[in-house]
Order: sequence, then structure tokens, then C-alpha cells
Amino acid sequence: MSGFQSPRGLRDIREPDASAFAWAEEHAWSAALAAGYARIQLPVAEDSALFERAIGGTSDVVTKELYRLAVRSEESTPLALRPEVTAGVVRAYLQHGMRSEPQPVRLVTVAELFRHDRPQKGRYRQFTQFDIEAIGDAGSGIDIEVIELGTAYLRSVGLRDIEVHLNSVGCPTCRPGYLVVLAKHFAAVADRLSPVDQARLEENPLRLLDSKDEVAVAHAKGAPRFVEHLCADCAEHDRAVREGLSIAGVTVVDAPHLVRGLDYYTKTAWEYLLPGEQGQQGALGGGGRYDGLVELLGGPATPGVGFAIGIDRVVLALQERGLTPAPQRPPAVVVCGIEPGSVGMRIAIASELRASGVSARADVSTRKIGKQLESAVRDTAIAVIIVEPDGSLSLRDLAAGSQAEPGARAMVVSAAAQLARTQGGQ
RNA sequence: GUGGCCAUCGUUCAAUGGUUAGGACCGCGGUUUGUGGAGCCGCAGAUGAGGGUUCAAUUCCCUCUGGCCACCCCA
Repeated sequence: MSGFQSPRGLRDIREPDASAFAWAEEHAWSAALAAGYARIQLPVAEDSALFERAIGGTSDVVTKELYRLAVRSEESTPLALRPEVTAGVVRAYLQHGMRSEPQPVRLVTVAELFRHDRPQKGRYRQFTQFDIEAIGDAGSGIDIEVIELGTAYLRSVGLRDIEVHLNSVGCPTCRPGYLVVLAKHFAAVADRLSPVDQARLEENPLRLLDSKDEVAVAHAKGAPRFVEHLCADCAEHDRAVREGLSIAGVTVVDAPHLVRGLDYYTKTAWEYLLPGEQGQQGALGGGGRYDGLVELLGGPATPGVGFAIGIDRVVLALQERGLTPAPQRPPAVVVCGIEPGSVGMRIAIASELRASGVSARADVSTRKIGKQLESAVRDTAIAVIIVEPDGSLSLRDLAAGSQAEPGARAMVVSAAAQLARTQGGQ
């Protein structure tokens, strides 16, 4: 052991997990690209102030989970590793004048994010999100499009039983009024609330709906529902989203207690959940509308919606259900030989096979042929080419156990490729 | 960030306040010398780190590191 370990919450992803990750990410890209979303790659770090402004300076994500980079000189701007992607996307939208493109601007990315949280299963300090953003359209239609896209993605990877929990968190017009009503409701039991919940009653009553504490949970059941205190505009938006989703075939679970952690959400808010799962692993992702964010970041008033789905959690869910895709299979053809001088030729032949679309590798050792065959067999290779001392090649069919007489290179290579193609498909 | 449980070869298990910490799987090699996943034989490989108690610590205590669970929060 070297004495070094990966830092807390940061991990190595190896096979077979690595294949499952790649597979989940590929599905994410293609689901969004097929729907007309444009790829965008963003930097992993941004001006710290961008996150502070977007997410809210008092939020947990900013106050305790943000990785702030050491400042290297007086004039450099303080940077932070991204804890989420929406802020960066909005920054890019403004920086590149995307408001002069057809609206809404639809963007996708798969991003590594960093949050200094206490790690647990399904919760890491570096994690990957599939993120979709549609900026510049205030209509309910785009909400429906985005929500449906997320469900379609999750279903496409095999998570057919996911639930969409939906709520509306209002807007600056109606939220203050609702908070008052809500606070009044909980004030009745204020003295029985846990200390944490009492603080929430003061600072962010919405969070009380989300509490795990017995008293709060019990009292939350009879709490006034936000959907009944929405302003006319928000109420109509909510109605249209629900109706549209139903017609689009997305079944929705009404979730009056759903509140999202980031301050910038308005109106539509939702989460993708796995029924039966408790706690952390249950929430695969979530999203919402953020009509005030662009303006908050210094742009013109511009609406937006988006979601983020945790790839790490998708992979975990896949594994728990045995839906993990088959890992990459080893090369179909192995090129063996024992003379040290034939190594170059073995590599050239393997390369030639690959160029013709057949996976192949050379055995670059000088071990006995028996050992080389054994390792090829264990790797589930289909065929072996043996470079004979005189430079001629023998082709051995591992399934059949037969070996042809040594022949000329071109012939043997094409026969091997042929064999790999016909048997590889089975 | 708070509280709790945990930590032995790459993996999975075992053992002990006292000689060389044991097995299985995996890997590598041998099986009479260039042809197959078996069998047999062999090799390599661990007490996470640092302190303390003790004649003696992998074992008991402390700190750190890392994992897991709950909370917090979120993906």
C-alpha cells in the first residue's frame, strides 16, 4: 500500500461500474440531443460570487459545501468548484449573447460537480449530473417538455417505475403571502418543535414541510397547500403543466410538501424519485423553473427551466435492480507468439485487425504458448493468431478447438476477422 | 457540519496481548521443455496512519484518515 488514499468523498470508478457510468451518460446525451438540445461544456470552476448570487449566500451549498480555490494573487478573482450547473449555464447564456438566438435556448451537459458534504452511499463530494436547461420561454409548454424528457431518459435506461413528484413554489408575488400563512400554521406548535425546526420557522418556513421531525411531520399533514395560495398567473401555469403532462403520458404525484434546496426556483418544481427507496438514493434528480435567475445574475428578465439528474444515483439504482449493462468485452482476437523478435509483428497484426473493425490485442510476452492460449481463453477471445518462428501465421478457432495449417499473413488475418465477425455477434 | 457503527493480502473470510497473521478466490510460475478455463505443486500479496498502555499490540486506549448509517442537505 502506497500510503495514499483517494480523498474523502472522491472515488475511483472501475469496471464494471465504469461501463455502467459511460452507458448512463451516453443515454443522457443522446436523449437530449435527439430532442434538439445543444451540447455545452462548461468550466469546472467559476467566480465564487456567481454561485453565491445564484444559489443564495445563506444556503448550505454556499456556506458549507462550496470548494473555494486558493487565490493565487491580489488581482485574481476568487474561484470555486461548481456545486451545480445552472448558474454556469446562465452565465454562459449572458456572456455569449444567446438571447439573440431563437428562444428558448435549449442546452444539455453532463458535468462533474463538487460539494463538500459528508459522504454517504449515493452522495459523494464529486458527482456527475445530467443537466438540461431551456432558457427564454415563460410558457408552461416548455416545463412539460423538460419534465417529460427527464422521465423518458430514466425509462430509457430501465428505470420504468420512477415517479415524478410535482409542486409549485410560486413566485415573488404569491410566495410571501403563503409563507405568512404557513408560519402561522406552525406557530401554533412552535414550542413543541425541535430546535432545528424552530429556526426554520423563523428563517425558511417552507423547509418545515420537509422536516423529518415527528412534530413537524404530523403538523405538516394539515398544513395549508401552496397550490391553494398561488397567484392567478402561477395557478394557471401549474394547471396547464399538470394537464399537459397528463396528456403527454407522464403520471405525476402531487407533492405539496416538495420544496427544493436552491433559492432560485419559481413556479414548477419537481423531483424524480424511486418508490420504495428511502432517503438519499431515492431522489434521482430534480428540477424547476427559475424565472428570476437570469436577471439576478445581471441579465435582462428572462425565464428558464431545467433539471439535473444524478448519474451516480442512476447507476446505483441500476445496480440494485440488476439492470447494469454488460461491461466492455475483451478483444475478440489475440495475436500470440514466443520469439521476442516477433512482438512487433504481433502488434502490427493486431492493429491491422482493429483498423478493419475487429477488436484485437497482441500478447506481448514471451511466455509459453500454452500460457498465452490460457489467458486468451479466459478473456473469452474468439480466435488466436500464432506467429510461427518462420513468420507464417496459424489461425486457431477457440470455440471449435481447431487450428488451420500456417498460411500467409493477408489470408490468415482476413480469416480471423471473418471468424470474429460471425461469432462475435452471437 | 452533528451523532453512531466499522477498518486484516487486489477480493472474501479466519486468528491471536507472546515464535514465520491462516484459508479461499484472483494473479504469476511449474507440471519434463510451442497449444486451452480442470487437477496437482509452488511464488507473490494484508493488520489504513501516528501516538499511548504493556516486558510484549494486529488485538486495549487516543488522534487522524477512509467507508457506512441517521440527521443536516441534496443529486
